[in-house]
Amino acid sequence: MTDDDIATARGGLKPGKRPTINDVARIAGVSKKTVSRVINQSPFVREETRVKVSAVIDELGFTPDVQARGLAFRRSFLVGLIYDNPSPNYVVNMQQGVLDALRGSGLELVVHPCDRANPNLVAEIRAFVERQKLFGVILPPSVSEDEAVIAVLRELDCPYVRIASVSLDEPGRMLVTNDHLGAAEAGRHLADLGHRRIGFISGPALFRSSAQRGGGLRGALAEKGVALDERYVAQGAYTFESGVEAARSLLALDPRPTAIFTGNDEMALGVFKVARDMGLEIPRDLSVVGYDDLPMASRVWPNLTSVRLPIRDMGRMAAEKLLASMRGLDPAKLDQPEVRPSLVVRDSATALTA
Amino acid sequence: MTDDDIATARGGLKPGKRPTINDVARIAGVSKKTVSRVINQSPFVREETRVKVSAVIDELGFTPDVQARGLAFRRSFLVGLIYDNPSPNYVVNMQQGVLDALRGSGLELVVHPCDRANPNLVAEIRAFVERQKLFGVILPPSVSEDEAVIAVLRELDCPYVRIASVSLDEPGRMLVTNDHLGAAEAGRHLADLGHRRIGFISGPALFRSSAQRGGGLRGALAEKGVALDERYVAQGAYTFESGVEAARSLLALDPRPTAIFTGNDEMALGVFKVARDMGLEIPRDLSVVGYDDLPMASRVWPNLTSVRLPIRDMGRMAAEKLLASMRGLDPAKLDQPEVRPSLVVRDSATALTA
DNA sequence: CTCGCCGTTGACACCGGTTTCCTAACGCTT
DNA sequence: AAGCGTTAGGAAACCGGTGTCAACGGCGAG
Repeated sequence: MTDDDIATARGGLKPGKRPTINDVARIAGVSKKTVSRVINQSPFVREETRVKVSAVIDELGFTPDVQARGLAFRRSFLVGLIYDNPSPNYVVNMQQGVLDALRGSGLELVVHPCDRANPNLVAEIRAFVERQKLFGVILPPSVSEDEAVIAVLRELDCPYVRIASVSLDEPGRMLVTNDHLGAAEAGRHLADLGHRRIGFISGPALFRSSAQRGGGLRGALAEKGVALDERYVAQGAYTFESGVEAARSLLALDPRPTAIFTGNDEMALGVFKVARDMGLEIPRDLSVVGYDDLPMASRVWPNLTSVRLPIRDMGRMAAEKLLASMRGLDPAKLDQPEVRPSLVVRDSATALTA
Repeated sequence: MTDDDIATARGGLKPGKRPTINDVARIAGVSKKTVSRVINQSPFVREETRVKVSAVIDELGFTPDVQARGLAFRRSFLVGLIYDNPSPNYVVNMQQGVLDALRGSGLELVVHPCDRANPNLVAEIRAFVERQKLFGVILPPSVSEDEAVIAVLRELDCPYVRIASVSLDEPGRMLVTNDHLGAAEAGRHLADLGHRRIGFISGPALFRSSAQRGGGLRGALAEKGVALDERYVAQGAYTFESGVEAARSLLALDPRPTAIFTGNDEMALGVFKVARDMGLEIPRDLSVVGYDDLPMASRVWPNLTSVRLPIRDMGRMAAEKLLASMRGLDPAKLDQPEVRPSLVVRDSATALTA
């Protein structure tokens, strides 16, 4: 193969068109199947042939057509992020992490919000995954906890990684966050600060994390000899507005709680708002601890004490797991890293002043 | 066509497999081309035939394979959102809007962050668009202002909609936000409140919106007979951290500004932080006006006075424009809606106390 | 009655890859 | 030197759709 051959060959290509595998085959003087073998790194190609074909590929700037490849493979090169999390901040952080891991892999990310209250949820997700023949799917809570959705993914033979606060699947398909632990740390912190009337605004019942975080809090308080009064427990929906509403009801109680632990940061901001409206100063009159430690936790005033969940890292790890299963690793044999949250102490919770 | 025929035909399908156009054709007793015509709503199909084929499609639950269709059409059914905006909140809002418009259209959204400082930006975007044969692309600022990127999209014949603060293209390909207007409103507001030493933290130079917002502010102040002292102008990068840095330098001046207008909300929060650190109370000691009016603007304390930009709506409108160009409408003939920002007065800016 | 047109439809090639199956060539053994 | 297994590589079918173009039947016109 001389430069001349290539120049000649090049001249034979239509100008405005991308080179195809046929062009590569013709110019390299091999069959398209051999080119295909080179692309897919088949071991049944002589080194000499491989080099020759690779040179032509580089020279032509050939990249295989994803649609054609997908058609033959019966699989696309798209990763889906299917989420129902109501906190935009949570979603965007996770998405960034997934994109971090996907960069350079040749895979692209398709985002797909959904609603678990929708009776057609399963059908909708089936249509999405089946139509796009997704390479894989990443599921953050709470859609990660929907077994009907998982059943469809298994049926469609679509690899997935679930992110949840309890282990629900094979290690290779799970990313577990020990929410029990994180909430316990928050509970101990508040108890150690002297708080006895502690309020809790939980997430929606549909999220396992709600129960986990509630359980962690309760357990830690019990250890410290503090009982969580159920009147001080309100249910939110992981949104700012729901936090506002729950805080209103809790702070209307007499005596009102001296501290409130919220299921996520978004709701903690709701508590901030209500406290201000009522003329309560945080942390002097009310301590607040959030969960997630979103970037905004350290931007509001007072800086929010929160349980740090490395959401972006979690997105990255989940995507990496997916890539690992692409490389033929058995999901059952992969390890299941547990994400351990940790309390970040800032200014919104302080010792109870007698 | 009787139910029996269908039952028989059904039995002939492999159980685990999706029906293909061939199955539909065989069962309906027509050629696959005719089925294709029905799918694509070709007018050259007799009503009777159309009904018959449609019935079989419904019965079988047939949906065309996007990859095969894409291969033949030389176009996928994916819309790309290519962004370089450093504010996650901005991005997530816009993304939601785009998804609002795409819902039900059969199109999916592929998100693709990028970096304009990357020397390979153009090549990277070309590879992304060309490989995925994107149906269309939505470009928020500042990547929307990169003519080299646009040139590639034109060359690849990929429809796009640009979102920017100045008109740079045909009406059908632009969504313009009149940032000049919004900033002018903010400027008038501050001047009317009696402020004379007004600071401005601009966005990065790469964003046209930075100059637009700066110009709007300057113009409005001039009208009111107030000059914008250039020593009170600092450049930020639309990030919280850059806002902190710029605020530090501005508030270190003597005399310090009595009000600061920031190019976006994210940086306004940076000003909040520095003010607190310096013991300045907003709005008593310092008025602050932001831009974008992100949801968080009304969640922080004090509530941030900000120029409202309906980012989510803009995402939706941009996507709708893209869909319109799909329906064969000529981009040059479409109207070019101008998004008019408006000031939302809250608590962070107040009258100057003598 | 025949021609030509129009609205419909189908046969066949094609999009750009992969998979299946087969052959030729090579190196080794006996 | 013949026999045989192994390996590199090719021809053709296939993945599931769309484009091209010719053919078909029914109609009014000549």
